[in-house]
Amino acid sequence: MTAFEKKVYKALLTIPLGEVRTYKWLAEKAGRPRAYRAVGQILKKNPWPLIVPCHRVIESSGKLGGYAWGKKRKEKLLDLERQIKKIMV
DNA sequence: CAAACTATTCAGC
DNA sequence: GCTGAATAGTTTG
Repeated sequence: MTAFEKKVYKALLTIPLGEVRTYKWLAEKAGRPRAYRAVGQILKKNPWPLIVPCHRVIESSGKLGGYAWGKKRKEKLLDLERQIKKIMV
């Protein structure tokens, strides 16, 4: 577990429910604005696939990006969170 | 320690 | 919109 990882996970956990952030955003929060790729790799190898909302991270282009379990799962999770948010309101 | 890998991003056309 | 190049950290040998 490296400091960068910690920062990335923390930043990830700060993302509001039903919201999505870009890899660059995470990299910036992690203190390495140009390490967006490293962030993605960490998320891929992250020890907690579900504990950390790694599915809330997308590309800066607005695309889903990638997901260790498959982009489909990611889409579903995001939609699910959207519904949860609705219920919360 | 060095090389390879990567769920990306930016600039140019 | 797509292609090519660049970046930065983790992981593996």
